[in-house]
Amino acid sequence: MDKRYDPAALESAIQRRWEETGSSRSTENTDREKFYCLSMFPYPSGKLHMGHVRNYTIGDVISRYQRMQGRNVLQPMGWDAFGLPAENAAMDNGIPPGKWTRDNIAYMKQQLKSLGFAIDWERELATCDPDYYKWNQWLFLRMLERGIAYKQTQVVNWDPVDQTVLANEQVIDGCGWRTGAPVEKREIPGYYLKITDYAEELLDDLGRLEGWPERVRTMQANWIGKSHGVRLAFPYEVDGKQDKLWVFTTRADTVMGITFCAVAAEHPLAEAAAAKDPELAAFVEECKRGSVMEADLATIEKKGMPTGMHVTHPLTGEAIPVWVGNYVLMTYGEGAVMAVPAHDERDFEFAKHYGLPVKQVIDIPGKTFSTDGWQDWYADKENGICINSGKYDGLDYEKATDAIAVDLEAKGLGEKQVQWRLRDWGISRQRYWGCPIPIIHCEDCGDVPVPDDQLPVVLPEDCVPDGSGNPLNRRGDFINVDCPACGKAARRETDTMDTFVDSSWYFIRYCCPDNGGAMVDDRVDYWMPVDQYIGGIEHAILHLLYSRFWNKVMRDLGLIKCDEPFRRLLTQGMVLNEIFYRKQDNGRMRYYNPAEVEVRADEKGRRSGAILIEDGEPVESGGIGTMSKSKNNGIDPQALIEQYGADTARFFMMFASPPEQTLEWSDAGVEGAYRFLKRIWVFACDNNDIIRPDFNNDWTTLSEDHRDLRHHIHACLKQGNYDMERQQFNTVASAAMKISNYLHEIDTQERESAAAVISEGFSMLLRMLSPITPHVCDHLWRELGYGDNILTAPWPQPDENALVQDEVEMAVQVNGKLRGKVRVPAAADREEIQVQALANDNVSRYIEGREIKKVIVVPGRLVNIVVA
RNA sequence: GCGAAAGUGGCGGAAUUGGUAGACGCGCUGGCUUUAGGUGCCAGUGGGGCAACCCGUGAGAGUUCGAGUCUCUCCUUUCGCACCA
Repeated sequence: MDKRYDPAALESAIQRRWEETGSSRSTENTDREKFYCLSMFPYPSGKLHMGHVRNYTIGDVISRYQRMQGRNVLQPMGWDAFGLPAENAAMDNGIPPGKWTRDNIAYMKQQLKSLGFAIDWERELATCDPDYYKWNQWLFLRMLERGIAYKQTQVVNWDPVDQTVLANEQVIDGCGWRTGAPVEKREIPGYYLKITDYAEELLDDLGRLEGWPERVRTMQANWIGKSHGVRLAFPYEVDGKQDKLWVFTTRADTVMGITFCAVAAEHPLAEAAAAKDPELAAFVEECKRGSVMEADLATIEKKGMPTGMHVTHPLTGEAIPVWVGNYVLMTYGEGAVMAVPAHDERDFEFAKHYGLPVKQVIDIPGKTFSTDGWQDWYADKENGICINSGKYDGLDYEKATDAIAVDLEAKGLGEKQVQWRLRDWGISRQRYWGCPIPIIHCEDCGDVPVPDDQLPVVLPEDCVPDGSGNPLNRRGDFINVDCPACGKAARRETDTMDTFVDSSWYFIRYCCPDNGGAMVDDRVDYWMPVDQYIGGIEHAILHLLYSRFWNKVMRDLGLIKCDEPFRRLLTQGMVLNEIFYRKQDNGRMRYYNPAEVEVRADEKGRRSGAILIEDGEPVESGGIGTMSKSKNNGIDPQALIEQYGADTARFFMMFASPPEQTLEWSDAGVEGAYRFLKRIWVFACDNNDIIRPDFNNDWTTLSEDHRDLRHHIHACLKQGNYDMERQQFNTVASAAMKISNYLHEIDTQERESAAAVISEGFSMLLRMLSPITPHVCDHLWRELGYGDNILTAPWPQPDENALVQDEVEMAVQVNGKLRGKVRVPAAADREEIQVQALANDNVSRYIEGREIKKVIVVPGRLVNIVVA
């Protein structure tokens, strides 16, 4: 064996063999327990970044571990290949998006292969392939048939930079999720999916997703936003016509305290009033403009104006003034609210500001109500009791709500209602590089679905966008078609689908990517649901909610059986790196890549400064941040792989921090990982002569030292297995390093006599490490003669006999402070342990002359002697 | 503002769920090998003290024989959500 560890040569040779033997291929086998391990597929942006490497390493470690546990593992990969960056790249350099995308896929695929991931490439798919998006279109038509998809013209969020509509979920703080540009309101027709029909189930099933992080479930629950309340109406008369103002409230128990109502600027009542009042019209305009742009809405002052109109209180018959309020949202509830200043903080502020009356109708005995200032108990519905409320006096929140709902219903002016925050999902995008929506617009027949036998509607790939709208609008050969219903000349829809449609079911298609005749087949029932999904927390709402919805639709169409697509979810942390900069003369920051910077430390290892290698002058530290272009602190994975190899990259990623936490980049840490693998390699070479693959041994004849050694190795293995199960891979790596350290401690003269212990220990080490660093482990496993294939070798288990010790060391505390240690037989009883502990020299110094009040013995751990 | 999570050596992070704090690694210090640098190997490394000892998990209280871990208050950071009626 060559003592030089040469990862470049080693890894490419091993990868070639894996490929030749088809070691990562997965076939359905109902006799074996399946395990579907999925990592979120990448957008083919050009090259892999560190976040990808981390994501896919985590997935690969889990896949390989599960396989060694005997499960039939599926680990596929594909490409989220539609989307705007391709159009932008096309505009920059005149290459059609399709070519740009496929070139990127080819390069990134080769990068993934060089990292040694056990991916079944036979199942690879790209969402821009007609074979794939045909089924987007097909399912869309099925949804249309069932009314799950529908067309609607409504005010939508318009991203002025990307020139397209955005779904509600894609608007963050009033700005586009991708561009960050302030979103405008436009009225545009588009197709919507009725995700709201599934709101209840999407919310309820969160409770069953025990393998999901709590915070992701909370985020989804908040997004869906269910509230129980009462919908009630305020009758009014305008120009001799009877009408009703509807509002929604979660505090029906306070309706007797209503002193005014407020409506959104977009509310019909506001617009009607504005038509007669120029001042009000100006205010309404101001609200409309403001409502979209402002990110800090909550901090803005609550403003309002009276409409001059009055409505009738549904229970008391009082006249209630109606105001326009800038804090009322047209998009939630009814776009109008009843205001109870005494028991809602926002209404309270508003009423104080405009001098509107405040009427207390809820009381908590012992508390004093005052209109001078807001107190939190005013809004306490748990402990409040109705007062000043006529027949409802004395009732609590629940009883009052019930009684009031009954009375409202009797008058036809209200009922209990459940209100959702979730809105339907608008999927039309005025973009070229996406899946065409399969609709044909005919003057006579209206919007006609493309017949199934004409699917897929293929996107022409030779367009080059130039920034002036969707180029499909200028493609006569695409647009001009005959109406499928009447045969007359008609016009094809040019909007494409939101790319979140593509990613909502790709994991289902991985199960049967080659089926040209159907969206799904039996194989889907075998593999689904995904057992472990791994990806970034940034998809906590968008992608994960859409996928859950899509899954349920497919289930209701009888296409799949499972209720939920992802059993367990692991959200990996981001990859961070140091930021270095200098302030330039013009006041702008110039950022330097950490590779160009040398960090200085004092003789105790503390950071003392950093200099730019090029000129030796100091640079400022900007702390730690996610790797980004703007901060110039990214590290290219390609350079890392080329210099150290995939195993080192993988080991560092797993060792530096637990998968869910952020990971700080460290060149020294990478060096350390490389050093460790080299040590393993050299150890194998040095012990090649004494390692016996058939190490089965009579362990009872070992010397005491070797029995101790074996005990330690097996204890490390036990810890490693525990951590592997709970997916804390950094300590799995630690456990492997500890085993290595124990093996290295053996004297040269002892090697022969410890051969069996070494052989066993090293075989455990290799197997435990193999999910993380598969290349080096695969090679050494074979080279040392342990077996043909470590990939399918059984996961190592500690020997129970090795875990027990004849003697154990126990800590002895006096009044909770560590004062000594004693070695006692493992089988010793409490009394025996106590006697030994009290006899300890150091311990006796602390208890001498003092009364022993109590002795606590925790077997195998410690003794605590409590003295007066 | 609301909600969640987290604060442990010079650094990344352990601590099997109330039982010996600082595993493992990085860095640093000293030494050996090397023509030299790197690599490799050996020893040391929470702080204070010559020492026995004392102090130490953001701060302060509490429960307990015993608290990094549980409870309360406060501080800081990060991440969500944000006029939701």
